[in-house]
Amino acid sequence: MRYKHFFTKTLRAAPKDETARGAQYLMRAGYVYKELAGVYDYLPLGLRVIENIKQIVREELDKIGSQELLMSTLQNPEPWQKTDRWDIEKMDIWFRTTLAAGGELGLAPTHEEPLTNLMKTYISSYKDLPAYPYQFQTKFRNELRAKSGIMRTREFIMKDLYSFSLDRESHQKFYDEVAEAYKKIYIRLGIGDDTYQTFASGGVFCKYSHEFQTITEVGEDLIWFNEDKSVVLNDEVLNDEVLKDLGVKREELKSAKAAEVGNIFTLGTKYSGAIGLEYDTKDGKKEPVFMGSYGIGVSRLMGVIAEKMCDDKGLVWPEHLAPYKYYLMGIGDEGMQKAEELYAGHEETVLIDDRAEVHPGEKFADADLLGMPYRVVISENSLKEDSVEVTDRKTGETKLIKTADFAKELA
RNA sequence: CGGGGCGUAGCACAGUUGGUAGCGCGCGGCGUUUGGGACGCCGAGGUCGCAGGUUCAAGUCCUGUCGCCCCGACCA
Repeated sequence: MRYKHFFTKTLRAAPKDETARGAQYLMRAGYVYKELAGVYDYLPLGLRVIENIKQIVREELDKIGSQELLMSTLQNPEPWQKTDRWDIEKMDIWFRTTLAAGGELGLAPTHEEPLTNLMKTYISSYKDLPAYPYQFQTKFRNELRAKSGIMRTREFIMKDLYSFSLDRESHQKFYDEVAEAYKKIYIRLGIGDDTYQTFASGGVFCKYSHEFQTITEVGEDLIWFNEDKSVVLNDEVLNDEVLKDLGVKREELKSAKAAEVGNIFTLGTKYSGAIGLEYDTKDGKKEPVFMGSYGIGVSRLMGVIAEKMCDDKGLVWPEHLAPYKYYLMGIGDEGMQKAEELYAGHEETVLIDDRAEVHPGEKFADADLLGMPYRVVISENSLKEDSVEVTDRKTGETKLIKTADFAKELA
């Protein structure tokens, strides 16, 4: 990509709307644009990060037999009425809209109801189970208060996976597989060390659900953990019964602020029962399908990662999430020309700063702000050594690499 | 939804007792510059969130409304 082709530009001053450092950088660097409180646009750079996150999630979910689909945003009230979640008293985060011909529709806050309803067409026998559909979809939640930049928004991109199983046992097996897949995802996203599977409040069919919480100062949640972090729980379930259950004492727990980056939930037959999703067993009986749901907030993850990884100069993307791997710049006519030669054919991985009139200092500042993993500088100095200068954005370490070797690395 | 703060140029801000709106960054032009956000000169850009009201006169005072930020509550 050529810097000159960006229609976005970096801003020196952070928009006053944002207080979280990561969110300020995302806006200053042109990754996102704010439309309203809790409503953001993903600009080309931000979209590439989003797509990179999605791809990692997609790969891990496909490995455990899940299948991607894309459901509608406009939702029919009918299945929601059957589960008693259409009522604004019961679900206060609904956005509603009306049909020109009259009648009301909802804007998807989640998809248990429509998907359960949809599955009635495809599941009628034990032979049809299990099914594990998932999607990356835009959700709408009318939060009373949006906050923390893109961490808590009214419109957001979510990966939601749903499981349809024969019974509790087969459900539990898949549930555990999802938990393992999530752990791999967070490791690949670069936040594995600070992300914990926590005990959270359950529901009708299960004592606990699990959340995945990433420790960060800008998190909205409080988590508690024991010495070796083998037991981690949410503040909401910190009570005597739970402590006894998990075999830990309150005094030995420490707390930290964290952001929820995923959750997995046993739904049981709550929705299938209400909506009438049943299957025929081998011996001809009717049984409700046993369900689970599993979410990952993709756009929130970008916010969490931006926040966790940034420093006082700007964003610091892990290699697999960065919009581009290299920020390439030449100094002086000769350096710029050499940079162009190296750039040719590597438009997907290299961002070349081809602005001739901009001083190197400004390019360095922009390179730091944008946060590509490696900054590559070609100058008179490096050319003397027949090398390029590669600086690791994270560590700040710089080394000279022979130009020919770097060309090979690119290829 | 309770409490607090705030809407003035693309961004960040100033604007005194009410008297025809300003600085910085960014943007356009010319020139000088090019290893950590350069410099000089010239220039463009605003119905002061919106709607009423008070007044000879409103960015400034009053009422309403929309929006934004923070704390709290809320978040299967």
